[in-house]
Amino acid sequence: MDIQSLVQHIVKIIPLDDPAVSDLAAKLALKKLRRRQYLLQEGDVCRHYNFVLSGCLRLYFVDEKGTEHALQFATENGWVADIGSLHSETPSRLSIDALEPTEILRIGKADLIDLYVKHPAFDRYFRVLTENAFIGMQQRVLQNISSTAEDRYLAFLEKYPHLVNRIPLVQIASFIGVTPEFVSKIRKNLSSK
Amino acid sequence: MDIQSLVQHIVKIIPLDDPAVSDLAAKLALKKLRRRQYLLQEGDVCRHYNFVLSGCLRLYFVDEKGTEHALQFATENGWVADIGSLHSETPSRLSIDALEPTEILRIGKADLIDLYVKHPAFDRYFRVLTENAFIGMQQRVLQNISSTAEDRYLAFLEKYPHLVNRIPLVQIASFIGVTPEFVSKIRKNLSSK
DNA sequence: CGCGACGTTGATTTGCCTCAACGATTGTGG
DNA sequence: CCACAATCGTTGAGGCAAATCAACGTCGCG
Repeated sequence: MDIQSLVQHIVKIIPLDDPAVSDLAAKLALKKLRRRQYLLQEGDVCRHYNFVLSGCLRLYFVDEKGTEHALQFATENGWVADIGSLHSETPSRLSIDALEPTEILRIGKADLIDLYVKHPAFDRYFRVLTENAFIGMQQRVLQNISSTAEDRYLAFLEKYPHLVNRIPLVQIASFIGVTPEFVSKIRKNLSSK
Repeated sequence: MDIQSLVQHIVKIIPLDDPAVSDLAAKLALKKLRRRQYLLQEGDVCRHYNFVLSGCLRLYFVDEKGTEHALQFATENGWVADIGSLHSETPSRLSIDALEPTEILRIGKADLIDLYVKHPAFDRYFRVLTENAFIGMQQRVLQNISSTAEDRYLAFLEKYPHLVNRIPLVQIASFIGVTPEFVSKIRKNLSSK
C-alpha cells in the first residue's frame, strides 16, 4: 500500500515520528474506484476522510431541479469528505464520485479520533489543512459575490490549470456557478480578443 | 477582564485544565471599539485572533469599484480574523470594523502558537472551530451557485435571525451578494404574499 | 452503425443592476 | 432647540448579464 505520498504530504506541514506513521498506516485502507463510481451517495452518512493517490474526485450538490453544483475537485494529494456529515453523522446532502478511475486511501472517523488522541500532531495537521481549505472557500465566496462569470472563469484557469484540460467543461461550469452554454460563450468571447 | 464567557465557550468543545485556562488568560488582551472603528484595515497585516464579548464586527472586502462585500459578521461569542493574512503575515485585502460599540478579547499569533505547543487541546479547539466555519462557508458557496437572491435572503433570515433587526439592510445585501435596492424589492415582494 | 457524452451557437426571456429621485429617521453643531 | 447633514430604506425606469430552450456537430465507444 502506497502511503508514502500521504506521509510526504503530511510532513510538509508537521513532523511525524515513526510511531505516528505506523499508527497512521495501520488505519488506512486502499480503495479503487472506476469512472462514475460513487464514493459517497446523497442520503448516506459520510464515514471517511479520503486522500487521493491518483485520479480525480468531485464533491457536489444536486438541487431540486436536478442541476449539479460542484463544490470541490480532489486530485493527487488532495483530501475530500463531507465534513458536515462526517461530524454530525447525519445523512449527507452531497455526493462524491469519480471523474476518472481513482485510487484513494481512506480513514474512518473513529480511527481518526484515535489518531488525534494518540498523536496531537494530527490535530494540528488537520487544523492547518482545514484552515487552508477555509481560506480557499472564503476567496470563492468573495469571487461569487463580487465578480462576473468571465472573471470567475479566468480565476479558475489560474487556480486550477491542471484541471482545465482534464475535466469536461460542464464540470467547470458547475463549479463557477454558470450554465455550460454560457461558459462556451465566455470561451468564444475570450478567444476573439 | 471577563474571560469567563470565552472559557465557557471553549469548554463546550474541549475540556480545559486549570493551567491551560491561566495560560490562556495571560495572553488575552481586552480592547474596546467604537462604532465604525477599524479593527483591521486593508493593507495591514492581521496579527490577532479576536473574540467578541459584546457588540458586532464585520469582516469585508472592498472591490475595485468601491463596493463593500461582507464575508462575516461576528457577534457575542464569535471569533473573527483574516486567517489568510494571519498565517502568511502578508497585508490583508480584507477589513474588519465595528457596526456597534464592541468589546473584544484578542490574542496574538505568537501567543497562540505558544498555546498550541503547551496545550494541544487548543489545536483541537481551533480545528473544530475552523471545521465548523468551513462547513458554513461551504453551504454559503452552495447557496450562491444554486439559489436566487430571494432564497438567499430567506436563508439569511433563518440562519441569523438575531441580526435581521440589528444590522442595516445594506449590510445584509452586501452579505448575500445583491444591491440594497434589490433586497428592498425582495422584502416588498415577500410581504405581499 | 447508432447512441450517449460533450461542446457550440442562436433567439428569447428574466433576474438583478444602475441610476435617479424621494421620505423618514437620527444625530449633531451652532 | 432648531437646522442641516448623514444614514437608511423605498420606488420606478431602463439596461445588461446570464438563464432557458432548442437545434446542431463532433467525437468515442458498445
